[in-house]
Amino acid sequence: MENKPVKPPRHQLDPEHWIEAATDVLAREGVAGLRVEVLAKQCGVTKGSFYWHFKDKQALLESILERWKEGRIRDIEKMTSVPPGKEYDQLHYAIEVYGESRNRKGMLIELAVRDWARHDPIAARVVETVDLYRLECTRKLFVATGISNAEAKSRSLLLYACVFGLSLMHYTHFDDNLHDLKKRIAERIVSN
Amino acid sequence: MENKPVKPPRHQLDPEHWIEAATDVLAREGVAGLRVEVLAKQCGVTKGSFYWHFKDKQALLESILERWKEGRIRDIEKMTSVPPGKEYDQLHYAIEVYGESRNRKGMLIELAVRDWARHDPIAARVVETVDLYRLECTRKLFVATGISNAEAKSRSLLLYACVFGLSLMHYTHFDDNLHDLKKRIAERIVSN
DNA sequence: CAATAGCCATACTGTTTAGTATGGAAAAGC
DNA sequence: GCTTTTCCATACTAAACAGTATGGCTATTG
Repeated sequence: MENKPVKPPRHQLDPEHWIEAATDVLAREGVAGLRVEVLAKQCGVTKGSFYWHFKDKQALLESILERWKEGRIRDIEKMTSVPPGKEYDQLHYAIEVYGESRNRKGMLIELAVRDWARHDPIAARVVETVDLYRLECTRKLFVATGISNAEAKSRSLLLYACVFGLSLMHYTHFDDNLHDLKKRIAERIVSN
Repeated sequence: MENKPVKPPRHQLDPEHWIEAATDVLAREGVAGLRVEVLAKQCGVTKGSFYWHFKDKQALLESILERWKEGRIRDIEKMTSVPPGKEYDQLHYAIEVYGESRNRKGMLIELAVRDWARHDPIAARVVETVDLYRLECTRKLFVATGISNAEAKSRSLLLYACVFGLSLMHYTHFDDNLHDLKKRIAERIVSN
């Protein structure tokens, strides 16, 4: 009766596959949603596969962090390497990109990792590395626009604090013209 | 051998007691740390007591949110009711108070609730109520300092976004004079 | 003092989790 | 073709968790 010509496809997974799937779950449910059996089901396998590729759950978690860190550093390097004279525009562009509409998933991962970092020293260490790198790259952009170094540091920190803070808040009903609202904020952060 | 003159103190708990203890755990471990049996142990009782005072875990969670909401609204009312002419100073004071050193626990609860709100519509609703109330109260302060309404809205949102964003970042090694750094940021947010 | 109501402990059930042990299928190497 | 390696499924264990049922202790009320 039952013909099974299409054999239930034997999935071949590598660690990268698991890390990718785990990062998806991290974005949706936070670090608490990272459960081995749930991940396995999402990958279409069982946890027997997981424990072949990873020593334990902790190994996966650390891989996720390492992968995230490298991605963020590559991203900020691309974001802040800009031809002279374009620094001002690039700062505005950076604020816009982080401004959720696009890159929603990236921000959810960002928030999940930062929440994670509040209860895990390894995650905290990764976040600090990424933060310092970003702050430094953006500081240089501000310096290139012609403001003092001390003020550039201040603006760089203000920029990221505002971007992450906005993604934490529920303000969509605070104004009926959110576009102008955000524009004013960006001006305040970037302009002289 | 064993003398027990001090009878193992029979704890008499009311719901407020549970909510208070739960809020402590929320600050330390986030919403994922809120487990009935763990809370009971911390209160020196068993979960038999818990299920006497609360229908289920969800009832406790909602009580925590309600209590937090009311506390935040009372707080912001006190924070923004200020004699005319003192608005500018009060804005600086508000930024300072949120700036962690003191009130560390309050900020941890704030962050835990906002993380909670990302996965729970009830928490999200509470956060939105608190946010809109705060934004509105602070907008009035800015208006009283003599800036336009549109700009006041922008500054109000910038203020809270920055405050929450800073508490999310790891920037203590970005500068050796964090006090001046924060001072510059506060100036940028409040000044004309 | 006896009876009742308020409050909590104990002992369960069922579910979900991390992790292990083992065997089996598929692919690669010889 | 046969063996070995690679990769995954199945079947466990033990612990943590939410929730229920029930009985017992305590303080109050009559």
